[in-house]
Amino acid sequence: MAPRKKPETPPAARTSVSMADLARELGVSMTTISRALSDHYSIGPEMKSKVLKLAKKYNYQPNRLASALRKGKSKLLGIIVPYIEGRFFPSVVHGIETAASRAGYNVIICQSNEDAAQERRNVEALLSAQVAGIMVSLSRTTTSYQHFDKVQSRGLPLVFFDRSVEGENVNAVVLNDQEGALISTRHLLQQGCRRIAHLAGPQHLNIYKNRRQGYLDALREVGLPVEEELLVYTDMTQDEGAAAMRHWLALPNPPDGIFSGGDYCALGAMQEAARQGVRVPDDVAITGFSNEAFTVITEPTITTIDQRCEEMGQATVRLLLELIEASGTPFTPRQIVLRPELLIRDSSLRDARKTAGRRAAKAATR
Amino acid sequence: MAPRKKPETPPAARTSVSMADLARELGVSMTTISRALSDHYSIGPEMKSKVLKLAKKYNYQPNRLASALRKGKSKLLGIIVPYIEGRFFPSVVHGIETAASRAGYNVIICQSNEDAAQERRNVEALLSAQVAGIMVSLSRTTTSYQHFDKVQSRGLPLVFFDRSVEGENVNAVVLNDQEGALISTRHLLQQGCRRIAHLAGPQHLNIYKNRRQGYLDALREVGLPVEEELLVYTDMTQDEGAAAMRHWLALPNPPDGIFSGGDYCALGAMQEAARQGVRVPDDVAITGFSNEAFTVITEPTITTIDQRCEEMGQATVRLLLELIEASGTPFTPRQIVLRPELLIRDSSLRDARKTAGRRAAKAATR
DNA sequence: TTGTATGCGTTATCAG
DNA sequence: CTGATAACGCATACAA
Repeated sequence: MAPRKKPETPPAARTSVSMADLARELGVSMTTISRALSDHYSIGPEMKSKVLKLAKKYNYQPNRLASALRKGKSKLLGIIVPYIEGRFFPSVVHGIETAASRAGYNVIICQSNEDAAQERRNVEALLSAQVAGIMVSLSRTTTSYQHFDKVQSRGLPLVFFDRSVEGENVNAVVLNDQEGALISTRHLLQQGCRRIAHLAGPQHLNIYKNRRQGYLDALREVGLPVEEELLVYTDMTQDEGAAAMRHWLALPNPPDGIFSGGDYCALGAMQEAARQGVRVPDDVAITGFSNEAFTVITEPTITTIDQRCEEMGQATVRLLLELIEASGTPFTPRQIVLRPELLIRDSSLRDARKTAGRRAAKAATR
Repeated sequence: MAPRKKPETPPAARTSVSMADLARELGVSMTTISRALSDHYSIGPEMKSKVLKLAKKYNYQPNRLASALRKGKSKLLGIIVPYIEGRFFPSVVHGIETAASRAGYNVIICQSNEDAAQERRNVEALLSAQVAGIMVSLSRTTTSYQHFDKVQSRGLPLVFFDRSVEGENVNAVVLNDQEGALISTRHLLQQGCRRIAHLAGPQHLNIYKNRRQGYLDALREVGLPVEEELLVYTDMTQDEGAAAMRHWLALPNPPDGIFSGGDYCALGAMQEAARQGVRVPDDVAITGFSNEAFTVITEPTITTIDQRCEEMGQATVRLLLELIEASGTPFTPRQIVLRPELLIRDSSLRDARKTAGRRAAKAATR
């Protein structure tokens, strides 16, 4: 194209205002504008205020694309989760977005749908979008990690949360499931339970394996034997919880406490107990895991383990930002392990006084 | 700076590979590379495959920032929601992300925290990020809409979902709350209820106003009178539902059906009925609104209205993409009204046969 | 069919 | 304290 004069469109007609427009208007150079807007020390106060006023007048919005392109650093973070549904992931994403936004970053969110191939595409999309860092909770079907090596080799900060790859070589934020199971089972022991059953989940998933281990640890601590008939393996559904309860209640010596690896399963057990006229917590105390929303609306309310979703999100962002700032300098990977919180409610509390007043459920908002 | 030769860093050491690198390697121009990668017709097949192979070898990822800057059109969409929690918004966001990703877009998600000022900042951040379009569900505290005018005047496509500004002048996707209330109340009538009460929500919120109106419509249809004692105004909490139920059960002539504007409130009423030995649905049938997750795990399960969260997300993206493609050409704003779905469950079904087999609750996944 | 040159909006470098 | 200018990586109008 033959070099012609700039189009000279008047600002009013343009869709957006650039620094060049402001510079022309004020009769100064773009450099001055750029510096004034980023509060550079070399610009005089009166010039600064003039520029700022004009920027406001014309409703100037910096083009972060251009800035990022020039600086090689964007203000975007990427998140990859299996899906945005249920209680857990939305809460973590909530925590992430809140923390990121406070630090001046925006987040791009991707779903892998538990599909490794999709996850790989997500990574490429985020690389393409030139994000400053990536946070991932692995898909269930991910077995190869080359797409993440690619991220690392580009020097892009990467933090796993909740579902992480094993090992000391990655940055990760996870919950201590084993400890959660431990304190939950300890609590049952403290309530006087001596025959404690466990609703276990699929043992090929780490979270359920660890929860079972915590349960075993607690029994060992007080020298109680592990009775096979008190250990039932399920897929953590409500129905399987009920079925397990039927099995246990038919035993000559039924359990007086149940630690479930999940809330839905605990609920099923509790409902079955009610159907059979078995009192909870007096005849059998029950605890769940995950702090699902429904655990506060059942009668009795269900004792459970909170997974610190929001803290997980915050910690993930904090770690990622640290990596971004330390960019270039060597950084030994870090794993942050969050401590689960036992929420004691009525389903396990044999004390005379129950938890003080049922918490008013939030209004159904939308 | 005196114009010097390019640094000539070998590709291997660079953090990312650019078209220029590929061009140098193949001894062709960037134009050729660019065209080959975007499958331009003017490039020969053998050249194309050569370029593609090299791109794969060097793991070339296009820089979408640069592309967007050049073309003035990014592949990013912005979402603004009050928060990412509960059932509704995560589900809609899920639908949005899925549809957007299918169309080759990524989404940036922002939370307003029900704060108008924050919402305004969200808009500016998205403008700055040069998104191709914006989807918004309004914050509760938003009363001025200038920040959205700004979006429109920039020619940026804008679609509201669920919580929209009134009027024919905006693009919006909403649920027909009034119809939902109507079919729910009709269903109660069909079950033989003749004294139907309503748990109403705050009437300054459109959704609750419309639900109340649908309830009134249904009564009018069959010539039933509106009895003031059967209309209770609440904030839609569980406790208020229980309180209302106490009030109604103390009446000389209690209602035989209840349409609640929200699931939590319906739950409270149902639990109070159980405490007082009143049978649901036989003595009093109950329906809720929103299809909260817990409505399938209570006993009895709760009849409710599904808000089509995912469809709402999909429809929102479809409309937005239409606007983006029609960019420039005049486009008369459109409002899409989704039809709510009545989910008939045990709390309202007086038929001999109940809903076939309780649906197995999903495992607590994370 | 391929190459050359230019600009998108911003910032960094250098020179005043 | 301020200005001129060259990039960042890509896409296109135009020339060949």
